[in-house]
Amino acid sequence: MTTRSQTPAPRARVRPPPDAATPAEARTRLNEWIAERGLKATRQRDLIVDTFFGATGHLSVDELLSKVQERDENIGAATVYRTMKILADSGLASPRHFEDGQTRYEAAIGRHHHDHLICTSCHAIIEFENERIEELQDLVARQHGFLVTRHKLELYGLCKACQARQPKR
Amino acid sequence: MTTRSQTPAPRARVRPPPDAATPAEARTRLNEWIAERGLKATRQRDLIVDTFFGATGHLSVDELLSKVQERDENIGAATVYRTMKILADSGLASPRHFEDGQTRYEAAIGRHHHDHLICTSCHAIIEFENERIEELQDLVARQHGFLVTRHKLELYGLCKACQARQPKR
DNA sequence: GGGCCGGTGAAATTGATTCTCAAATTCAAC
DNA sequence: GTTGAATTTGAGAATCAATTTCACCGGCCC
Repeated sequence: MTTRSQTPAPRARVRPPPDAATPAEARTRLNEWIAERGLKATRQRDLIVDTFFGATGHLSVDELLSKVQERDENIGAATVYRTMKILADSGLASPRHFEDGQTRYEAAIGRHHHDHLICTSCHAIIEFENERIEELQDLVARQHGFLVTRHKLELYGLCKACQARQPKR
Repeated sequence: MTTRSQTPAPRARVRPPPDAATPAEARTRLNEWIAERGLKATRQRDLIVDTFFGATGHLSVDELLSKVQERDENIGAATVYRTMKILADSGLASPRHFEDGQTRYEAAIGRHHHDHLICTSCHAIIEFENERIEELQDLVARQHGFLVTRHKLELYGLCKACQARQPKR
């Protein structure tokens, strides 16, 4: 059922998704992680994880909540927030903070570190990796005596399609 | 979780500030910009601009508000928010969104583009420039057909002092 | 010497996220 | 299967930064 087509999920991915996880694998991994620390597996968590890993791209909690509620309308927002936090803690999903004020999550199973190109017009998000840039970042950090644990590199601009669509402006 | 205590303003700058603006110059520049579009110069705006350019580092509105209220306790938060938005629109200040959930502003007069190293322990913010990284970013963008208008590069980790302070952990 | 207009500041609002708490669920041990 | 302790759930309240609203201000121009 296409519910009201609110904010379109940021379209992503130019080539076939490099995501290496099936929903089933993710559920299994999460339940292992949960069992290890005395937490409990629940139907809701499974459903949320299943939905998240069955989708692609960079989902906000809101977007994910809509998808989840298509399958079970009684699931509350708080549960989705809590579940995504657990997914992030367990390393199965990565939270991203782009500049729209919402936290977005992306699948993190079997994925390399990568950075993002973000179209400010259509909100497409394209991922890229660049080893040289990483090396230079490390170099800069060392020059300042810094020990870097993570970084954020985001390039904002117009994607090819949007450039063609709106020549100027 | 969020320490309620007045988080100290992130200390910045390892060498002498490269900021190239005096408060007076900034006031003048802003008033020109304001006059050009039929807005009005006000005592409050001057005071806020003066305070902002008289300080260094990356100030949150909250921190700036405190400083401003030391000089005139009747100035309201809304005015500081509005004034900083005007400063940003006029190009005299740059808004930055680091990962503490608040917008921080830095002086932008006579400054080059630069990126940031951020200590996750003491919240120091160090600025750096690296031409090679910029070039590589442009290259990556071109390879994806992107027209980049701005970017964000932030390296998070431990500064030298904090590494010494907490050898492990 | 009254309008006109933008500016001001206190309070209310918004929007994302987190917290609270009673009720429901999970799960290991009977 | 049943029990019971511990955890999870979901609705609504609370938070927090940021924005908006709105009634009052204060110059400036006829």
